[in-house]
Amino acid sequence: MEMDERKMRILQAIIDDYILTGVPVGSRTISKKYDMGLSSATIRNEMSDLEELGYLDQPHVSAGRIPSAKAYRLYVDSLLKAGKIQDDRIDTISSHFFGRAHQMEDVIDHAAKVISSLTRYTAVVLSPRGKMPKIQTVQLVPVSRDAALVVIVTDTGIVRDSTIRLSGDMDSDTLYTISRAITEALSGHTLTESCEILPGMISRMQENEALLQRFYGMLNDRRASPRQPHVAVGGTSNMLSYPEYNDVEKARNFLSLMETRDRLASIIRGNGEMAFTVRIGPETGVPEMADCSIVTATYSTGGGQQGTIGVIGPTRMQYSRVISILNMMGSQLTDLFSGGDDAE
Amino acid sequence: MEMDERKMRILQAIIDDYILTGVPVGSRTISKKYDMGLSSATIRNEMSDLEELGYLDQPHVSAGRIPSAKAYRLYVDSLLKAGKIQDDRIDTISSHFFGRAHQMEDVIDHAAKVISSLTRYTAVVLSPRGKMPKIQTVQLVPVSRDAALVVIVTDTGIVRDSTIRLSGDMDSDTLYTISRAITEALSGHTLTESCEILPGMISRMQENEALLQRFYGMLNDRRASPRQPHVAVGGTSNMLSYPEYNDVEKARNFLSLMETRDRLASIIRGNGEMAFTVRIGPETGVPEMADCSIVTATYSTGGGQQGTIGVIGPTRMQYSRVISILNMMGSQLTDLFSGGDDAE
DNA sequence: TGTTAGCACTCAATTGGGTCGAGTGCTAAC
DNA sequence: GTTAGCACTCGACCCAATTGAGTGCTAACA
Repeated sequence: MEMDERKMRILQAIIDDYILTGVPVGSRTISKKYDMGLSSATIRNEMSDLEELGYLDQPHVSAGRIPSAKAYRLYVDSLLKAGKIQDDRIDTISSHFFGRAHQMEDVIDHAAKVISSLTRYTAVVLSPRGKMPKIQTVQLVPVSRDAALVVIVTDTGIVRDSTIRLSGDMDSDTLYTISRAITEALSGHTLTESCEILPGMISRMQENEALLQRFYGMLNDRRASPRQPHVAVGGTSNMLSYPEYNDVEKARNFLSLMETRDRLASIIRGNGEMAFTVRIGPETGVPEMADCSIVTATYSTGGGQQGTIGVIGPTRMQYSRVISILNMMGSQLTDLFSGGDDAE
Repeated sequence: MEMDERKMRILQAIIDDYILTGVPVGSRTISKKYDMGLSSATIRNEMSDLEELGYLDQPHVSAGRIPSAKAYRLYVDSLLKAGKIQDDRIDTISSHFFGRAHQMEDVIDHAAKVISSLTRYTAVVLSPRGKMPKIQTVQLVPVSRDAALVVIVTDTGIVRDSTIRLSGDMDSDTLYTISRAITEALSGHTLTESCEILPGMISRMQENEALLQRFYGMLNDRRASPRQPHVAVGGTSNMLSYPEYNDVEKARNFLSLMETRDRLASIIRGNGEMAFTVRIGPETGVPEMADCSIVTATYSTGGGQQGTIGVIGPTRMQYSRVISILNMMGSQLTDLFSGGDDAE
């Protein structure tokens, strides 16, 4: 037995209906609501075939059928191939998004909120990461008599700062001179390279050894434990609107997964850094998400780093809508981060 | 009729039992489990009195009694007055907390996580705020050919940064000179004052008018819309463990409240900035939290700003435990933020 | 006068049977 | 190959009966 055009149409109708209603769909529903010109009995025969082929599941004998993960896979693939996905009027909604200049983390948080409210599912946004950033400028800014703020500007436009303690009295000018020297030495190098360069520099500049030593220590710390990426989550409560999560125990598991950010990040990030993925049910590889699907897209920054945006919803999610929203948002974020430098 | 010592003891037992089990407690339970040397009948009489006094509620006639908000209030007040609250071995647990230097926001996030896992309730931590910070140093750091990062160091040790666009070619030295001039002019002034000072300065320094104008614009933006405080939430999923939230609809409302951070912040912050508050049930003033209690404490930073930490749980929460954990965490955070400047 | 035992009463929760209805599979007719 | 018809299945829903925890009241007791 094989998949023919008619089976395909019927399967499509079943998936559509199930996405809409969330209850098992029967043969009568299909023959009536989606006028196929076939009686329920015929549909039944076809459904029976589709079940045998693994596209449908039956919760129990006297209930309708529900689409299997395999069916969703087929559905999504054909959606993607056919390029059926248009943007509706979504972009107009999102334009209000870019009002003011923000910190990157604010943008990410906001993006998660926007995506979740547009999709009515749970949204996850990961901050960019990728190749090692190269140092562009280093500057020490006096904070108090005995502490200075270290500002490191990298080519990805991302700025990291932390304070270090100063030993002797150092005025602003001295700090500036040292900053220039450090910048000169490290500019164009990655963090790791810098850690190799610095020791030589320290021995050359005896006067400021103590300060440089502290700076080196800080850099080394940073290298050893890079700041974990920011993970923004929005709309976790949306999941509870779906009957799939009427079971409190299930909901709790889901929520506590959403709370362990590092695990969540690795799930969303998946294996590769593919531009676009749809993982359905078991494909997620996460037992807690056996009846969830994850759709992800990526965005990139000017510096060539990549971030990920994702939507988590029930397997019967509105794939085409979600996919187009993620597409839209991905390109918006890419524009924002690589376009105007002052937006960062 | 009045509250006597015996009624008090019985009420205490009822509260303890209800906190433990979460189900209405009957007279037999009290007379058996907590040996008072009284029969259930006597307890019943007393309970009836306590109900009349407003300390107990009865869900329906043939069920046991549950403590009213008034009862919890009495309970908490006596707890606080008696100073019964010891720290158990909590501080040892928390010591692993301060491993490395963090950004403030990381510390806050982590604190929320630690509190929620210690209490098994939902924890909220608000970043400090308070009197207007005074500018200490302003420094422009070159980021690219046509953009600079503005670093403003304030006396609260909190650093804010955003980038501005440069007009002409400006090398690092020029930027430094300008920075010194700005610092000189603004040092010791608040943001608002600075916005009044700057126009005069701009007219005096014709050459860099464009840059200063942009700087002024940025400062003004900041003043008009101060960066909203960071709100960290931990353990939202914990709430679902309690039978009070077995109702999915209720749980969803709660969760979506946890997601609207600004509303949450104002709830937690309450009216005043009291060092310590316990709000029980209706006292929270939030309809969604009619059967929740909120316990908050504050911590302070060196700069005299105050932050808030809070725990949200069912009204039958383990008050004494929660209170001591918040006490402990509040002082730890105060130490951290006002002690070592390099931890910020 | 306060305490207790006993008893009737209440009412949510549970249990179990009965009905309903959506849905299937099969067969026979078209 | 398609359809109509029918028997059958099984979860969902409804309803009545039962159970049991708990109360309030009364009368007896110390």
